[in-house]
Amino acid sequence: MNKNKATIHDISKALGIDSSTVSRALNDSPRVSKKTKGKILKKAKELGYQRNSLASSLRTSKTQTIAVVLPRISRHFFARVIAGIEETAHKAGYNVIICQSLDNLEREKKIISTLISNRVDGIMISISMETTNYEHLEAYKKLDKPIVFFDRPCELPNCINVNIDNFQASFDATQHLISRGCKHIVHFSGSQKIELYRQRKAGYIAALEKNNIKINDHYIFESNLSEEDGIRAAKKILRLKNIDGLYSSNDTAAISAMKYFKSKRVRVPEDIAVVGFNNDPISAVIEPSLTTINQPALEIGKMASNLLFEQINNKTKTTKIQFRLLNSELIIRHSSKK
Amino acid sequence: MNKNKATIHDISKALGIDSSTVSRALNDSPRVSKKTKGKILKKAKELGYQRNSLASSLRTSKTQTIAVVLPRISRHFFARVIAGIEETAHKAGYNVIICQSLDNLEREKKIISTLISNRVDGIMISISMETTNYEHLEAYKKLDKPIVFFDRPCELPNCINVNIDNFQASFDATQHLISRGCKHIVHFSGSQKIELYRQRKAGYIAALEKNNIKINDHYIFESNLSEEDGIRAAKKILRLKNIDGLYSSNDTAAISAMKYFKSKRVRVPEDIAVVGFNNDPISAVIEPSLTTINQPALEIGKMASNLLFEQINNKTKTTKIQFRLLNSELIIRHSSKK
DNA sequence: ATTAAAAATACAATCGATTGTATTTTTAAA
DNA sequence: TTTAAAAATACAATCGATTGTATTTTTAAT
Repeated sequence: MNKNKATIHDISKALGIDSSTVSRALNDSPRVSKKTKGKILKKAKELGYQRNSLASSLRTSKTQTIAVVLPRISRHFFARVIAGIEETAHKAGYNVIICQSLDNLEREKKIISTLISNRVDGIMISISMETTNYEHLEAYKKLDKPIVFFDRPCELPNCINVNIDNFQASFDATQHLISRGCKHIVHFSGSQKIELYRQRKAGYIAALEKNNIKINDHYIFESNLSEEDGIRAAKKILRLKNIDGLYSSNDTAAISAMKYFKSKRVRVPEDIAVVGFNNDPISAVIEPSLTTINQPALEIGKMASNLLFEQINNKTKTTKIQFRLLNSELIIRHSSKK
Repeated sequence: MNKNKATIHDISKALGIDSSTVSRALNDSPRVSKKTKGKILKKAKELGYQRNSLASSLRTSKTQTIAVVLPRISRHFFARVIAGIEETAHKAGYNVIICQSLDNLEREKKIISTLISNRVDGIMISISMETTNYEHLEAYKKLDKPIVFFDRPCELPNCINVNIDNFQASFDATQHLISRGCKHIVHFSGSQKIELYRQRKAGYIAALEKNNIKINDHYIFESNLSEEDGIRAAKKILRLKNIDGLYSSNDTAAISAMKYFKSKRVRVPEDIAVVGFNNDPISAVIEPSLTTINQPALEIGKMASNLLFEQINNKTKTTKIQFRLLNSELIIRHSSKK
């Protein structure tokens, strides 16, 4: 039982051929004759040889590995983005490392530091809720390696962002509620430190303004959009008495609020119409089913990774911030059918 | 802008101290004086030094990295297992690589091959549906590195398995339906090539036998337990006319069947009581809510990774197959309340 | 058969960190 | 002050693969 992996030197010795030739043969270099290649490949298979990527990467300073960093993999949207990334990465011969920040800045920093140590060729990231400064990302950028942001926009210079048009999606969602006759619409928003939630809030406000509805600051709830936040906000809504519409920046909080309404015999959509964001699987199953915004997660993953590969290979250096916007879609279900 | 990362040699040159001393200082070796350590650490920070793990791992043949290989990260159960793994790994100073086989053997083989190339220190795997031979895993074992199986049992020699007692869980689920008065219980099973589904089927059969209920082969449906399979099976059930209970090896198929029943005005649980497996988030939201088996996913992840670390470090070699069984729990909801 | 060009292969340095051994410096006991 | 022991540091090989350069072998034209 050969406890230690075979190396090119083992092949080299076994055949009396220099290791440089072995290396070239294994990489199918034209500098090695067909006959020799045949011998080497045969012996390699015989010894169960498998390239040591550590050595190879150390020498070439290419790891053929990219990383995705995101809050949590269990969210449907992110799982789909990963699926898209893995699809293109697989075709391009890249390995993908998946990392969860759990929306915690310290963890995100630690992750980036590890990725630097491991010299990954590129990073795609949806930044954590707590990320407001970008030093850790700049450290990676300094190595002249590309970062692509997705989902949550980030204004780091010379980087590409792949997102949906959050302003427009929010505008459409709000307009939809207004069209259904809602006059007093609450908005569940996330932290205003985060560009994403600023954009969504702006879309909500713009739609109200367009329809000459007065903006009421008390109708805008800022939170982490967790289940608990949803319940807390739902209570406040009922206290306000006159609310007839709710547009939430995610499905989690929307659904949690809907459950609370149900428990208090407040009818959705008759009393309060609800629109969420993300199209989580649960949104189609809950009763009434939830009207929500679907993001083309698979496409986002594919586009983000393709843009990353372009930068890694062609050295298409971006000299300014780029925003690539993909179309989202309002999925109208029962929660907003007045 | 220093495009290239600083190395220990840069620090060495800058201070006129040998690189071996620099290396030892950075690893806090007692062989370096405090004074020198101070100088080196200061300069390291100044130059933005970060260890090149590739070089380090190549030399030490330890990557401080473990891998989890599983069908898909988007499944709630697996996402929780990963959370458990990451928690212990983080504490132990290990990095975690997450890989999806998508229940495809070819992908799984490719993944293992990549993990061998990348010399990860250990692997935890829930094998794909298609995995019936283990050559690819044996190749990894030959390197004298540990594998821990979780979720889906696997009888590779000298490996540890971390699972729930699938036989018992199935027995309990079936017994529960029988106690509620069900006489004609259908079982949705997965491929019988897979030990996991054999065990679950055995538990179902044992419960029937215990209650002197005749086993009817027509009541056992083998499939991939997808949504489509659920609908297909639900149609067959209605054709059988007399079915009053359904025990499914996963929630996906159970829920899909329930939806079909609903569309045909067959009542759950009054006409047919349903029990699923996995406690997917949707199972709590669907109406009626689904009785199902909850696995301690977080615990499974923690235990599996801890056992892996033990083997990596203490060299606790297992000389036979070990099975660690954790307790699962039947969560009784409305779908089985007759 | 001679020879220049082309093809195939060998030599040797390198990537960055680690580590056993050797050497120098410091400490402290005689 | 000498000297042995201990502490600190330097030297040099190594992990496995890659790659520019040098050398040898083959091919083909004269």
